Amino acid sequence: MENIFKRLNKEQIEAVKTVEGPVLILAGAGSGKTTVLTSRIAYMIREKNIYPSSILAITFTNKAAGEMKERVKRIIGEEADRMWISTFHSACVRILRRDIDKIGYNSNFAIYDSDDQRVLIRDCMKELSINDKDITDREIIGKIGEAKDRLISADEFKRTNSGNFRTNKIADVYLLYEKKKKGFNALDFDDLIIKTVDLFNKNKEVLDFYRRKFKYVMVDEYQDTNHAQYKLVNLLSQEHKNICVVGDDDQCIYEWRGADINNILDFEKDYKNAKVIKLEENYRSYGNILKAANSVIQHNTNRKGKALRTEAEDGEKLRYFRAESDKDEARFVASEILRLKDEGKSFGDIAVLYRTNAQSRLFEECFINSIPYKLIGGTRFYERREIKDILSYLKLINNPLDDISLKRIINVPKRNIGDTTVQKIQEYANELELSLYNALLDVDSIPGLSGRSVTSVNKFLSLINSFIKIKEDMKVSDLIKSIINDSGYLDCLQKSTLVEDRARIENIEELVTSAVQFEESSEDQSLEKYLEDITLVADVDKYDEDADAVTLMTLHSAKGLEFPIVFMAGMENGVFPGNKSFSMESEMEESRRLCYVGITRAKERLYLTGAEMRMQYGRHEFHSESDFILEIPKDLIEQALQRKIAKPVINKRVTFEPDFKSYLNKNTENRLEESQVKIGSKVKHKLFGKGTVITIDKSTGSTKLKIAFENMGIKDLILDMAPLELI
DNA sequence: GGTCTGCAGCTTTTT
DNA sequence: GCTGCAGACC
Repeated sequence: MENIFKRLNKEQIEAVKTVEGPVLILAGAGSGKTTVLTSRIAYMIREKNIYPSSILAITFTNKAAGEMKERVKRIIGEEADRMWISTFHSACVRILRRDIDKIGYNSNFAIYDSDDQRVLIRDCMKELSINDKDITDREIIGKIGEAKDRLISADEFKRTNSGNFRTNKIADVYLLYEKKKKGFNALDFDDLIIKTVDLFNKNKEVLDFYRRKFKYVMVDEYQDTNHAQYKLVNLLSQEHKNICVVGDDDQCIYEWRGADINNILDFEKDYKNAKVIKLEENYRSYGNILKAANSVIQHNTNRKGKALRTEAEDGEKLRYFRAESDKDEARFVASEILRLKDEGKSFGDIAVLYRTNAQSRLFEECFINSIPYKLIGGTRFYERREIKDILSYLKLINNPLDDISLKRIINVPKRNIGDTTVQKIQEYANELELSLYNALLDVDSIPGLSGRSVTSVNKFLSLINSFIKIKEDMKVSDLIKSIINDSGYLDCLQKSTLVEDRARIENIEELVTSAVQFEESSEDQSLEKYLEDITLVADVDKYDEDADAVTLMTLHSAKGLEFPIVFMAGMENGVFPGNKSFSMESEMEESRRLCYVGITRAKERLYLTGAEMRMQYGRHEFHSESDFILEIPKDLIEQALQRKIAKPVINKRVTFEPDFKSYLNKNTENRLEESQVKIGSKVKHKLFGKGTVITIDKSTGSTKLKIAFENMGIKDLILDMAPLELI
């Protein structure tokens, strides 16, 4: 323990030692926040003899939770397993699985992701005859989500909004949505928090149990909590008041999904005699990077006010490059990365950060043949169609009341149960207030169904029932295998001639692999737990820092991470900050905080790039230089990379090609010969994995291949450039 | 009941 | 420029 204190500064030690009473730790970026938190836990257990099981530590992502657990384990050993270190959502699921029956749900409730939510909302809209053209599902989901973040129930929403035609309609959808969801025994993401608060409010025994259990509560990233989460923490810590929150108001970047910056700004009002500790010493970045971060964030008015300082040297200046076009921007980044690699840096030290996922495409295209990269975000594995299909089978088997999952797969693969049939079953179910599954059991008495439909429905029903029967004594991976075989799903894909269906088969195999991994790593191997795990993981959670590849991700995903070298791309008004920021000051402030988060990710070197012209909506859009660039003092920015140097020939997009070629030439061993490739050849690409050649085009000087990759879709590649091998 | 086609909307950000 | 969806057609 003494060893630990040696490595901490005065404020950090104070934060570690203040165990009793409310504490607010304002931890600037890179101020050793995680070290403080883990040391604090170790101190509580080792020095203060606090039971690990009476500590609840909440983090923002599963990854952060896992990391914290690992670090605590390293200090205090296996005892750490008896603490709860988890995300809000996981902690709530755990509480709800135990006691949700007390508020009228079944403990095997399903968790709906945003996709399921959207489908259900649309169903509700249809039922209420709300035309998509009057109010979009997006708007409704947004408004309902906003209400839920603030713990406003459907009833209350209806009561307070009945005056306005539009919001009244939304209130009706909200009411119906909640009713249906309850009938399906399902909870959406927001419900996980809300129902836990609900349970605590309605059931004193349960609340008391957890109050007594969790004598010490810690919340990381407190600036990103919404009102519901605030309430939850508040309920838990009301009595003992041993609550320690850690956060940085300057890093609040989730206001758009309900994060309430006032939770952190008002902490001292909410908890009398709260101790406030500021950690302002930064151990991550060089001086110039910090100076830039500080000067940007100073333009915000609504903040607690603190300034990061460091004892590190100034380091290099920031490098700014304004490219002619978005493509040139990507080329510049690629050529710089290759240069850095030649200088001895490793790809794993580098991250490219951008505002929107759409921006990743150009970087990917540019990196394809020369730079290994890993992409975080975008369309996620578990959101792919075939994966969602199989998961819907699993969800239905786990919880037959889940109408949304049932509807998704009742005719997938095709089994002659069309929309009309489903419509009739739905009407019957609505009338008798049955779930669809229960309505199917009565299929013989549903009016208006043809004999053929009844036969098909019965066949489907016995298929599902056979799965329900075997689910208890089968491993999840085996259950998945049974589903894809017995349902005919796999057959259907195998018979298909479409290339993308072959990729689908691979993805399903990948799903089986993931289930096996789950079985190997999880203690609780139930289907329920598996479904829970995959619904609650984010992409960042799986991010592997050891791989030698450049990381591509959004600024949001980068929060909590650090890299020796960072590129912030798209530094243009209209992109970052986005157009909306110019009409709303609060948006501008949030963007600025995001910028601050981005800058402070960098340890040694920071590049800022932008483009004059960018393709958006298939149009050429022209953007001015980002206001955030102007907020950084000029003397911190290196001007060596001006356009004059970068752009020798107008309209010739080869500016950075030489660097590229020299790099590629060094890596041309094992290249495929033209004579080796035929249509239908199976090849392996360094990054894209396995694929099949579908066309060969020699009309332009070089040989162009169209290749269907099993997991990456169809790509156009140039034979001489692409790292391909025959398999 | 299944398949094809044209068009609208999309780009914030995610547990 | 791409995707997903509604409506028309088979």
